[in-house]
Amino acid sequence: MSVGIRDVARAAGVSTATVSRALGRGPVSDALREQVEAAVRATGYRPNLSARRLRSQTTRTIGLIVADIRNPFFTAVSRAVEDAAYQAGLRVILCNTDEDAEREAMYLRLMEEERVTGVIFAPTRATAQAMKTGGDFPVVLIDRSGPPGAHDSVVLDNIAASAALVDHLVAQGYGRIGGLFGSTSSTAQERRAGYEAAMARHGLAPVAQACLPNAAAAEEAAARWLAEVGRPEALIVSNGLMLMGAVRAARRLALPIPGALALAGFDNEPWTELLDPGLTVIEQPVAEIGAQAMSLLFDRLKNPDQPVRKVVLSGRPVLRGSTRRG
Amino acid sequence: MSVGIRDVARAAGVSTATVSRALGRGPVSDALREQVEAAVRATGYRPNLSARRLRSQTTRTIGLIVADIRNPFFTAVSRAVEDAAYQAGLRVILCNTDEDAEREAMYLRLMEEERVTGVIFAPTRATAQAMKTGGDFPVVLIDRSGPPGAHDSVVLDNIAASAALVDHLVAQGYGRIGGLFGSTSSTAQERRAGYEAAMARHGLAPVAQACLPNAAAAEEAAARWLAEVGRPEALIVSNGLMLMGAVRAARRLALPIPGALALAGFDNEPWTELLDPGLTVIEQPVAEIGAQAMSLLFDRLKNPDQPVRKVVLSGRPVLRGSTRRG
DNA sequence: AGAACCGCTGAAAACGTTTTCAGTAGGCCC
DNA sequence: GGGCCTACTGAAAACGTTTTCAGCGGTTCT
Repeated sequence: MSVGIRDVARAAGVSTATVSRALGRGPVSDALREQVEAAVRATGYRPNLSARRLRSQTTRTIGLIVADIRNPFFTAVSRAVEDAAYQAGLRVILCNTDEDAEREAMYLRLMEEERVTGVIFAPTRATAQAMKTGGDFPVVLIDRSGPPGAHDSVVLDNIAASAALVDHLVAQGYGRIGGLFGSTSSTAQERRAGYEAAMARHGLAPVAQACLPNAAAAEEAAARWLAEVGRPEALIVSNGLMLMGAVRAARRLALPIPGALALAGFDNEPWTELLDPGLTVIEQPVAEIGAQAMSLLFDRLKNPDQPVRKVVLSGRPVLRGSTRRG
Repeated sequence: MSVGIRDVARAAGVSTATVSRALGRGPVSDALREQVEAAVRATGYRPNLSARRLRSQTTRTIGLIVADIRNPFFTAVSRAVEDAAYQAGLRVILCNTDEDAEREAMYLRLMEEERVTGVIFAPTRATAQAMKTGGDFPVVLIDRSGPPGAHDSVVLDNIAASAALVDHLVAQGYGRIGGLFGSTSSTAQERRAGYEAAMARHGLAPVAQACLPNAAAAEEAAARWLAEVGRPEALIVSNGLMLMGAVRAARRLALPIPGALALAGFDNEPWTELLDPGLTVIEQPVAEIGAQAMSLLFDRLKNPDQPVRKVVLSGRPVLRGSTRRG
């Protein structure tokens, strides 16, 4: 059998309480502490975290629930969250929902059963609206937000970001600017709203479409759209995966960028720079988003009753060749 | 306080043992099972997984330790592992080592403390060699392997894959073919060995360099190399991140691909197709790698004493413009 | 009819820690 | 010298489950 704290105690000639204190931060004389440490080394003792968590009623674990870790945006945010968490001595349970409300519910239930300290969550629109604040743990929303005042959140200033893209395209002389947005997140909706508002401000008619926020769906949608007669001369796309889909569609239809189609989107992924011409995008502060989320979570844990906070970060427009006047 | 199994038992008018059995797979009469289920719904009971794990001495949790989740190869493999794991009712703890032996050791210790059921691990060369088979859980190595017979593993046929790239380049008429490989993994080493063997077979002189397996390091190394007078006319690069670094370096030095430099690498990431010309790569069966790793782990758990297995998967050469005769 | 068994149930004993509670020993103050 | 701290220690309780063990009523076998 595995070696337990009793074995260490016996080996060190002390009680289990003393071993526990020596390993934790209890008051123990230096002499005994050293004996215990020696006994730990000798026995190869590893504390049982399940037992520890059960007794101490604190799991030091957070849940991180995102749509799909294969989306580089979430990957980058996750990495930032994990680094901050592990640095603070917290474990992370990572879950992929695939934008599916049922899986979201399942994972939220799992988080309750794990008695997690807190959860960082990028919910679909449906779940963000419906999520009861009931759980025993605080929830911080990332990338997407729900009804005002319900949960702490850290999001991009999507309205402004979309507007910046529209403004840029208009400045480059484009008029028939289309928008292709995701259908599942509040973020996509905000980006669409920002696009529509900016278009209206310029006296232009917005033409928006929505599809599932992945490359394949976006490619299909864009290909269909770009084959129409009154097709847009510029396209704004609401995330990195969809942007890739749009590029593929343009290739498929042999539409040179920006010659026949100007293209702009979100997420400054490395490949967007490597393409010729480079893709104009809004860069999201991914590391900052993750770090801020952890920070909000810590604050909430420290002070459960403080007012709900919403951190809004600005995207950075990265202007490249794909939006030059063709 | 939180509602426990005793509360459910009281609400249902049964003992805690019966509740436990009703929720698990014990023998319980239909009538009582329904009473219990009603009580669970009424009380909003959520079993405490820490307590359950402590008592049942089975965590239903696996560890997944990779170098960096931001590497799309690991992202894809992780996703496959997680899907298989969650489908089997197992949780996954994900850890990033950044190719650092110290963090590897730390996470392995963590896995012991979590009493995980098993671990899937992509170790650095140093750790793969030194890892004692001591842990109480089986370990399956992915992408990288250690000393023969020590651990189950699933890897690519790196020798053959590298050889395929060399053969292709030679067939295209290239002779001065350089190789840029990662410095930390057995995989990079194998790819280098395959490259050198194939070069020798063709009567060509291999010229290999090594650097940290990330984009920035590869860009620096490639840029320095490609600025030399006797620079290679073709380059084989050992993973997707480094391939991106190489592309950047070529751009920086204004070396057209494949005009002044042919380029081939590993990992068929979406962007490698989007570049003009597309990049020739070896596609790795990422989903299969993850699924096979879980499968090996399950088999090992079911039958701890079976002989060590090594699953070797073949890469698929994807020939694109970057290796056309310039 | 009694024995043996089956299907179900509850009381109580684990699981491996941390934490409470009650000491003990020594030092300090009066 | 007694009282009262301070600093440390051990016995035992607690955490919330699952699992063992024994018991029960009823059925089937001999």
